[in-house]
Amino acid sequence: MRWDEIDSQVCSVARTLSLVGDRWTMLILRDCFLGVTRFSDFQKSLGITKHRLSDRLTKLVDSEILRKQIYDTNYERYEYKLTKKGVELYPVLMSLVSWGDKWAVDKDGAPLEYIHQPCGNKIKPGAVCEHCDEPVSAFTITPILGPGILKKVKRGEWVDFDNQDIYKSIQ
Amino acid sequence: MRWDEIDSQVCSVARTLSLVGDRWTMLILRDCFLGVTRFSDFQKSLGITKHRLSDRLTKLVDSEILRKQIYDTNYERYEYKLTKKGVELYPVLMSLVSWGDKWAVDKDGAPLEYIHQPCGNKIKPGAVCEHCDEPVSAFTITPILGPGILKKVKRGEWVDFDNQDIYKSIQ
DNA sequence: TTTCATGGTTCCATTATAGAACCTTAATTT
DNA sequence: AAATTAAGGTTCTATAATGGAACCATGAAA
Repeated sequence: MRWDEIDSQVCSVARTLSLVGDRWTMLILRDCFLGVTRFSDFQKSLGITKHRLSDRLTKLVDSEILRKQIYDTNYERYEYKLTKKGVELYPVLMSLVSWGDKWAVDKDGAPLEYIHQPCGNKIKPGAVCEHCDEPVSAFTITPILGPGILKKVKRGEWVDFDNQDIYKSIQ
Repeated sequence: MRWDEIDSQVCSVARTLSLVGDRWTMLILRDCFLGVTRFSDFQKSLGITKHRLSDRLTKLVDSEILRKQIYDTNYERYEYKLTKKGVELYPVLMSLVSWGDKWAVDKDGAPLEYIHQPCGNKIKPGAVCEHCDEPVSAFTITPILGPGILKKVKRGEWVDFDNQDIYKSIQ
């Protein structure tokens, strides 16, 4: 069986992976959840080739996980933004983060930490807030720089975590 | 940047994906959580070529997500079993299932449904049990056949969901 | 007038994958 | 005893995916 036939399996894992399970796609979505919207910013952040990035963004738009929105009518320049379908991939990313924070970190610890806005406490990504027991969602979490990244990069080097507009215009 | 360099990123998503983010690996792990342990059973279930399967299993053993355990000393035949590190990928799979059940099902509905053992109710995968509010884990969930699969295959066709030994010998 | 930034596309070499054939060991069938 | 089968692979080759570099179009800025 070829990879492009796996969505024929009667399995939600297979069907989901047929959309987001190839190389780069989940990393592009990670950037989306951190507020990245523009072609060149994805490229700088990911180190992906332009060709790959163009292909992946087009596929994500085709599968309605992202949508392409013009932001400068003079230039015909586009932003790529999460749809509702895309935003709901947040638990997938958070579960990857959670596992990676435990099993794939170096000695410096987790790169990012996550604040549960309703109660203001750090959470274990992908789980229930340990302080108020509310289930977490993309809308109520703010990522902040953690020890694993603060030892290596300057704050705000490529992403502005104060950006609260990411989820404003979900469609 | 090549794909095999992404684990150099200071990002738990990237580091996790460098281990489980390529084609087939998550589907192999899906089968592990459904009780599959043997080479030929993975192959039948997945439709993957032997070469790929061999390569992926070896990598999963190298990264200590699976371990190889001899089950017949005459033949030198192995079973591949989840380690603790591997079992903890359960939330990743469940979040993929959860998204796929909503956004990538056909008209028949979800292929599998999940029973939260402590309370006996169906759960929304990856979240908190809606009935008793306990967070879910691999150890307390039993998958059962759902409407999306019952219309297409005969019960027990390739996997025996009564198998409760999957997590018995985690190391 | 030339250079720069954005957001790509084209081309080619390298790498990964699919599919088939083959291999090894021991057991089973004829 | 000889041939066949099963498990668990490896080897080979054609095709597909990817990485890296070069190129292109548009409008803005120097």
